[in-house]
Amino acid sequence: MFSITEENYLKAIFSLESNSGTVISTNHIAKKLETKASSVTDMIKKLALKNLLVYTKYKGVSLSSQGRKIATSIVRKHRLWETFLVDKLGFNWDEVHDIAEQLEHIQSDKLILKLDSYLEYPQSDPHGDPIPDKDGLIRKENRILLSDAKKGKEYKIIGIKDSSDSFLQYLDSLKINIQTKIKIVEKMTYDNSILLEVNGVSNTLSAKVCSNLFVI
Amino acid sequence: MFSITEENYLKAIFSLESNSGTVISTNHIAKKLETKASSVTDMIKKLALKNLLVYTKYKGVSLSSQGRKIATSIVRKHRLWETFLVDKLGFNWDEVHDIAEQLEHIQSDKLILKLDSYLEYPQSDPHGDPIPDKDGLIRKENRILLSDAKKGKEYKIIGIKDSSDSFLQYLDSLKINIQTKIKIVEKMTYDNSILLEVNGVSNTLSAKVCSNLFVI
DNA sequence: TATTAAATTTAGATTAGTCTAAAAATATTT
DNA sequence: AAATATTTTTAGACTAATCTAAATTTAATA
Repeated sequence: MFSITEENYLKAIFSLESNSGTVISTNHIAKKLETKASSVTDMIKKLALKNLLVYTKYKGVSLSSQGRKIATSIVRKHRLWETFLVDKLGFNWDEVHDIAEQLEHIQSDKLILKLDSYLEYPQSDPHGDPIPDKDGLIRKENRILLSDAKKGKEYKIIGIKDSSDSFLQYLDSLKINIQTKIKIVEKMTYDNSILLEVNGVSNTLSAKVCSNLFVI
Repeated sequence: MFSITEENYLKAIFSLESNSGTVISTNHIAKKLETKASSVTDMIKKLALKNLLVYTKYKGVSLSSQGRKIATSIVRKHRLWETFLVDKLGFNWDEVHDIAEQLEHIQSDKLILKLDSYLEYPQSDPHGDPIPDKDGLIRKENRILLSDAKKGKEYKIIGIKDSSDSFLQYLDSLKINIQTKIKIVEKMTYDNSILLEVNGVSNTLSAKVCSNLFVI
C-alpha cells in the first residue's frame, strides 16, 4: 500500500506532532529522519497529494486523519513487536528498537491481530509506551515526570521519555525498570536531583534522569 | 548488507539449483521471479561482481559458496518464521507463505537465534521442508514421492512439493496433512492414480497429486 | 524599514531496480 | 549447412528516493 519510506515519514511527523502539538516544519522532519530538507520537501509534496497530510508551502505540515490513522497503526505494530521480542524471545529492552523498526513494516492485518492476541492484548510496550488498540485508540496517560513527583510519596516507574540505548543501559545498571516501585526521600532544590529509595536501597538521580522517567 | 531484491534473486537461484542440479538460465530466473530477462541480466551481473555467483555470458549462472550461504540463511529464516506463524500464532499452513516472504528479510542474527530457540529448534517447517541449521546445513531427506510408493505399504506424509494455496486447501479438504499416515491400497496403472486409506477412509488421489506429495 | 540570516523550495543529477525494443548469440529445424 | 526460432544481452528510458547547489521566501536584526 505505502512504501517503507512513506510510512517512516508519517511515523516521524506523528511523533513530532505528539510532542509539540503544532504544525511541523521541514527542518524538524529532516533532523528526525536524518535526511536533507530538500528530500523532505519532495516527500511531503507526494504525501500531500495522497491526502495523508496537509501542506502549505513554507508553512509546514500536519497529518490528515487518514495519515494519522496509518501512523498510529505503525506505532501499534512497532510496540507489539517490541513486546513480543522482550516477553517471548527474552530480549533486553535496550536491544529491541532497531529490530522493531524493521518488523513494523510487515504488511498483514491478520498477523497483527494474532500477535496482539498471542501477547494477551498488552497495554504498553517494554518502555512503558501505550500500545494503540486495533482501532487506533491510544489509552490516555495520567503519568507524570519523576521530576514533578512529590516528596515522601511512593510511585511506580511506568515509562521512559528518552529511549536511547545509553539511557536504557544506565537504568539497567541502577536496577531501575518498568514497574519498579520507588519512594521519593528528598528533593534537592540546589540541582533538582532527587534522593529516592529503590528496593530498600537509597539512590540519587540527576535532574536530567528525572525528567526522562514517567511515574504514576 | 544486501537488498531485499538481491536476496530474492539468490533465493530463487538456490531453489532452481536445488531442483535441477544444473547451471541456471536467465529465462528460468525471470520466470521464477515474474520479471523480464533483461532485468535478470542486469541483476546477475551485479551479483557476479559481488562474487555471489558465477556468471558466463549466454551460459547462465551458478551460486558461489558465499551466495549459497546467504541463500540458505534466507531459506532458514523463511522456514523458521513459517513455523512460528503456524505453531505459535495459529495460522493455517496455507496462509503463511506471503507473510514469511516479508519476514525472511528482517536483519538480525540474534533474532533468528532466539526465534530458533523459542521454537525449540524445529527440524522442518509446516510444509515438511527441512530447516537449515545456523551453520546452513540442511538435513538430508530420504523421503520419496507418493507416486513412487509401493502397493500395500504404509507411509507418512512428510512434505509437499507444490506449496500453492490451492493445493494446500485441496489437501485440507481431504484431511491430508503433514504427519498424516496412509496405506497404499492399489496403484492404478491406467492413469497412475493411487487408491489409499486415510484414517480408515478410502480415497483416490490423481497422479498429479501423488507427484506433489513426499512420504517416508 | 532595509539588510542580513535562516528556512524552504526548485533545478538538475544520481542510484537501484525495472521496462521495452533492438541487436547479438545460441539452438533448432529443414 | 543455411535459414529460422529462441534466448540472451545491450541500449536507452522510467520511477522512487535521495543529494548538492542555487534560488526564493520568511524571519530576525540593526
